[in-house]
Amino acid sequence: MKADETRRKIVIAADQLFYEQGFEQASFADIARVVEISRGNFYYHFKTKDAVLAAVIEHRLDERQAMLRHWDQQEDNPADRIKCFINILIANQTKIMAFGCPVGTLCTELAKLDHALKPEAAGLFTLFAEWLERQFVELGCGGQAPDLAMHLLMRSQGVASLANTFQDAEFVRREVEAMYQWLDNQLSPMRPI
Amino acid sequence: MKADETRRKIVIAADQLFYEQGFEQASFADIARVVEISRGNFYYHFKTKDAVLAAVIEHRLDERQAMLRHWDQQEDNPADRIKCFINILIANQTKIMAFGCPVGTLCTELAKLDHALKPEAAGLFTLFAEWLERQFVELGCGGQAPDLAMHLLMRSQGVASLANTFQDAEFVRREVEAMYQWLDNQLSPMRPI
DNA sequence: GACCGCCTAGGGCAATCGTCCTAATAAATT
DNA sequence: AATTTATTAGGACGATTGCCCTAGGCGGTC
Repeated sequence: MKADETRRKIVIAADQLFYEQGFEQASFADIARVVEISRGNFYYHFKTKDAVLAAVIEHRLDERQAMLRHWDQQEDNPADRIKCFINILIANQTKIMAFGCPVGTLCTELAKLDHALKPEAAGLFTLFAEWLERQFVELGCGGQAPDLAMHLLMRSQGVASLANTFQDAEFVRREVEAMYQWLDNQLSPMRPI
Repeated sequence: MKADETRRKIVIAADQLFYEQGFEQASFADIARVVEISRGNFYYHFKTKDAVLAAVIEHRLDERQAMLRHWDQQEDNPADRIKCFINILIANQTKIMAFGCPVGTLCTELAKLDHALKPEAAGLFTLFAEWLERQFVELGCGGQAPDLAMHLLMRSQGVASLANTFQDAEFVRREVEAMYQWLDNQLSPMRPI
């Protein structure tokens, strides 16, 4: 099947363009140009732009799921796995400073568009939240695990947002360090009264 | 001058529409419809859409500056002033859950558009960052003040982003509480070793 | 070699975008 | 009352948008 291959190329190109330009800003013509197919051919593979978005979200879900599975296998300590998550901010620093967090910016845009696929995009966050929650449970944080997971997600979002605005690599480094510190504090809970 | 009044109405309408729909998504026609003027008349007041954006950013700067001055007068304790800032998340909760942070979402969008006015929009953040820094200096945090200011800004951005995605009021309440706690810890620095 | 079905190209649709122009009206000045 | 200036309305521009249609090429199977 040649169609599968072309479809895959479209999804990958759309994924990148949606990230770099935003969903609304990236046009059929843009994607078709990158994939080097005609706009007419495009319609054969995807009836509507929303269908492309749905495929992109699904593709992102697959990618993230694979990444989390990889971390699960590679690191046998839940704290180290959480550090993998925090380290995304360093690993993807360049892209984040240029375009923000792929998940956060998409959710924000879809919220403003009042788009039907906003819940699907939010599922990307849920994926991370639930995975983080599992790690905190394994760490013995029990009932606090969901809150801790959301807190960490929140911090990564905040750092990505300001990194994008100010292009300040030193700020990112500092906040990542603070997140490691915070994680250690959760691990051995001798907190200030 | 009637023109000033019309211009003001345009800026206010554009401010709201840029916030709720995004800059690119909100069109001249949308704004003109809200203000109840013709598109032709619109052009008399603003030559380009970028000129409208510049005026909106300036208007937002004025508003925020007035708000900060008000806090400076009303609260004589820098810690209480910082709490005013944190409390924005509660005061504007409904709008934030619907459309995100007005400043953060604008900066994110302009970054993706590679827009010439991105630095001006970032100035809105800088305004808050420098004001927060001054408060932390007054609190006696000295050289740490800039980092603490950015940290707080980062957290408010993260909370706004996730609040917008998940519409979870309880999460917002919890994180605001955690920010108050964090502020107290900075005040009396008996931190865990 | 004729056939059939998957895939592609290219043009055209109506709608909307930001922008621009001109003519008419309202306001101000003389 | 006459003239100038400030403000408005409305139409038209070229470009671009997502979407749709049709004709043709390419791959296999009888």
